[in-house]
Amino acid sequence: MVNINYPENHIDNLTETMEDYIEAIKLLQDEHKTVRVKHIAEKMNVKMPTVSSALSVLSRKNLVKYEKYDYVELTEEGEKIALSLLQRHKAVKRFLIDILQVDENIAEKDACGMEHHISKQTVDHILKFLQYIESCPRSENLCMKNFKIFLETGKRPKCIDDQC
Amino acid sequence: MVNINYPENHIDNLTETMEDYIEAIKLLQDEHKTVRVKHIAEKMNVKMPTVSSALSVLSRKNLVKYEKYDYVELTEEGEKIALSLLQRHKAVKRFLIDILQVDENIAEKDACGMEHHISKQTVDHILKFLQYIESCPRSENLCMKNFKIFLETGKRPKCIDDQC
DNA sequence: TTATAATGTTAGATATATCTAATTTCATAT
DNA sequence: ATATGAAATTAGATATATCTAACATTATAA
Repeated sequence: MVNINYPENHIDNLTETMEDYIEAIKLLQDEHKTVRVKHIAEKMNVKMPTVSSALSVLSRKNLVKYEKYDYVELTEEGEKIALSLLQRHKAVKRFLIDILQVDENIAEKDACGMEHHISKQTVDHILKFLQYIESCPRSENLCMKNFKIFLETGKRPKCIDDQC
Repeated sequence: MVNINYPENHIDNLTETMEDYIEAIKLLQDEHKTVRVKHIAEKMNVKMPTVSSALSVLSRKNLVKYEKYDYVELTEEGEKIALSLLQRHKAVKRFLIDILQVDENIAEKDACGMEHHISKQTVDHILKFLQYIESCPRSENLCMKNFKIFLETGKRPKCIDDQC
């Protein structure tokens, strides 16, 4: 379906690709402290020259701090974007796994794509939904338990004590 | 997050853009019977030459039947893809609105982006979840009702009769 | 401390998706 | 039946994202 209005997360005129680079840099940074072109290339599954050119774009946009041949770092602004993307990613993935009972590897793949296309409101509601379900005072949330059964058997468990 | 494995719906090596054209053609077809380059251009918010070149790609892939200056039609294969995309779109949108309580216009926008990145399993589980919630034998689903309250007030309604 | 290996950049090619300007084809109205 | 305007195509430009090959820099190890 055609989307004329860019989603909020594209407000910086960042392409999905550039968002992915930022995210990759953030993950590598957390993992190794120092980040090199080569590492980004490996994580992104592209060749080094591709990373070079991505970095020059991100530098121009002040999202990474990068001097030729040196380490790569996110700027504060880049960091903010990375965190937002990672939050989206994690929220979606957890939702897919915990609520929709999607297989982990599929959830991971879907989250990768979806994280670029999710509004603040949707992320917010996803997080609230998770919170809502998780804070269920019953030992195990009946609603979810019954949904699992419904998924597996195609049948809605009988209402017992009106707790369906 | 970087996604090395293409999602299933990209199995045909179709870009998101091309998927959007197929979807647009399908919608126009349902609306007007005959579909012209101009209509597609309007719906996609691009100029006619862009549509021309998209059509030549889709023609090569046997997803549209198109002779210069004539009407545009989807092939059976193109139709299948369109239906799958529309199904994803509708499922996601309905889920966002009915379950996550996202505003309709935001839901529409998010669905536009997400529809290209959702696995079969996720769509399937979304549909099942909707079905599960909608087939709730209680007059109005308590779980959802309470989630709405939780969203609005930040507070989980008290458990009454163990029906939280 | 210099030769070699590893890392990184530059140059230039390819593919997609878009545009504008120019041209062509089609439809229609007098 | 043809002139005119609308619709579509072609040509060619631009931007992004990628690649390979060639060159440059840095690190390391003998």
